[in-house]
Amino acid sequence: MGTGREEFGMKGNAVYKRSYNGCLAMCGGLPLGAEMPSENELSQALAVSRTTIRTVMAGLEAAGILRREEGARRLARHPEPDDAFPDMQTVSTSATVERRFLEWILDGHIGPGHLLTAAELARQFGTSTTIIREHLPHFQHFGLIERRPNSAWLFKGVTPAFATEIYEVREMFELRAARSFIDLPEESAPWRRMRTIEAEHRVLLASIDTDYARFPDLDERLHRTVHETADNRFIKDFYDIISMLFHYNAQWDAEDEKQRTFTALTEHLAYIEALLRRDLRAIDRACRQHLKTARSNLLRSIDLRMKVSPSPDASPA
Amino acid sequence: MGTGREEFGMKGNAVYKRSYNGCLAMCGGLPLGAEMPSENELSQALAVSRTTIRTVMAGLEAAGILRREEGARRLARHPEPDDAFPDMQTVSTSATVERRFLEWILDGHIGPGHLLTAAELARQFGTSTTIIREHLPHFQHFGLIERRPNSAWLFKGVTPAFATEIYEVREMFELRAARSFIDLPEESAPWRRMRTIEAEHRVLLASIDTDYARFPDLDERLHRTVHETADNRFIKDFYDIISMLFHYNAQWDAEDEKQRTFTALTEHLAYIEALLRRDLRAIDRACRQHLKTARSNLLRSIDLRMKVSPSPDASPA
DNA sequence: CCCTTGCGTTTTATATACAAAAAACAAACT
DNA sequence: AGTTTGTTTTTTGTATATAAAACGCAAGGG
Repeated sequence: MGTGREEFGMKGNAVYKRSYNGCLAMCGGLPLGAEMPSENELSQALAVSRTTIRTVMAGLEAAGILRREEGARRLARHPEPDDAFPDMQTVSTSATVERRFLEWILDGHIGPGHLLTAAELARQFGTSTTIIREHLPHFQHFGLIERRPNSAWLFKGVTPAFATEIYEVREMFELRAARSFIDLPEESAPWRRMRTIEAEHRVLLASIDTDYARFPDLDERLHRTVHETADNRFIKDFYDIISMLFHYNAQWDAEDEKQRTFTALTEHLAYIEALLRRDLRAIDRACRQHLKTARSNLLRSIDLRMKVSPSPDASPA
Repeated sequence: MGTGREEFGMKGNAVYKRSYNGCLAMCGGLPLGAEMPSENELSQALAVSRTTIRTVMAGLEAAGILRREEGARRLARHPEPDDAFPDMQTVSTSATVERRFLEWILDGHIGPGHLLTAAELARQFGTSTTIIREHLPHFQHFGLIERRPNSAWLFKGVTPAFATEIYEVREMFELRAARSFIDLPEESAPWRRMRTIEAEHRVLLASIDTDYARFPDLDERLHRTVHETADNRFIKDFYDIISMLFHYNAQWDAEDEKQRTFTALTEHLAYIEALLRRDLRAIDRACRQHLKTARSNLLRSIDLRMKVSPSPDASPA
């Protein structure tokens, strides 16, 4: 990883490093001496500005991976694994803090009723209060904390009540979305996607012993496909909360994963079949059944957590 | 308004000024020479810290309204109207910007597809980018804007689609909440409140010609009473969006207000009666009917706006 | 002992500073 | 006319500075 340009700075340069690694990967597939794509093409491919691409190009030249020849850039040597920046450095401070904060919360390090101060969190996570203050409203949106004006934030806790409330809304939304799904024509994009997802479910079911770790991604795609068809920004937005919660909860609650995956796959298939048959009654039944299972899994994992780390404090409001 | 302490500063001192005015109002009801309540009592009454109260006391002493006598503070003269700070200065920068931003949006000054940059907004509203960056995620939660990472924000517009989507969710939530309302005992707080609200409806209906402006507050209380009983943080949170939207929309759309108020009052009464009768069928009917009317009012006012100010630009995404 | 005030410390609200990244502009090349 | 690269300007992400406000301890008084 040799650019010699990691001075210090206030903004961090995760975008640069991510793009650098991206270009590096592109170089890997090119023969020696091949010409690089234009700056415009690269910026489009990596979804960053041309400014960043130019900085990356300069870095790659400095590292001896590219060389300039009459304006064009050519591959001078193939990149080594060592040329890339460590993955950790390719995510912004903000994203890192969000992840760490959620992990910390879901790990049960603090109990319901705990007061969070921005200043302390900033110290704890080694960033400025700016970043913390940017994220707290986000977690409020998740229903995890509550603001006291001019003062600290109240942590409401990942409690059974939280699970119940989130699932109450989730069920309303998913049922509503499912109903709009059956109104779409068979040849619409969501229907095509759903048939693919069904096939993937069968494949995964066959190789469940080895591949059950691939389930979360499939789960997300199924439910998102359903939610998308509701074509309602508030419903989609809410699914982002669900999605986040599951992502982090899954990492925590690894017990029994294979068995739970099997159950979920089975329930999903019933749900999908009902959807594709446009059988409203069966959809309702399958959907409710699946969400009920999912909710008890979440509740069980919350219970477990409360037993493992018995809330360090419990000062009421 | 004489404290001589309005230097400049980075935080603004709206809390101080609001508390100062609050104490002033308290002084108004006291006889000359009466002793002020303790600092603790005052801080409780005004919901600010004792620190602020002490600063206010100092200000009042400097203004000659209070005088110290062996530790105690006594009323030296009655306050004049002129002693108070102007209301405008008693709200924080943040709240001011939020209000102005929403008014600007709802006034239709920009059209769907417009790109908002934090820097420009800061200039426009005469604040720092910090405040703007704090509020944009809030409006994203409202479904009004969408973030492009590392770049500007996309204004999605107060469009018919917005109204439709928000009402789709509102209906789901309100019906759900109404159903949980009938499960409560007659002597529960919400039921008592509901009976009061019913009475107020009848009073307002009788004096509608002069008092129709008092309807919005009543409307808010009715719907919030229903929503509260759902006991679900996500449902409550969503009603905050509705509430905000109505607050600002009402100011814009003054046409026909009396007629619309009459319709709403009538529909409300049908709804309330159905609730108090625990008649599920009738609740459903009345609730849907009312929300349907409300939605068409919103849609009409959106249409009007789009005609009046024909979106200055319409660059697609 | 509980409540009061006085006072020092910490935290919040807001503005500003500055490197990284994006956007806009311009010249050169097809 | 449409791309490509070079250059300048603007905006974003993050840290920091500072007054206002909140918090918490200590001493005095009923």
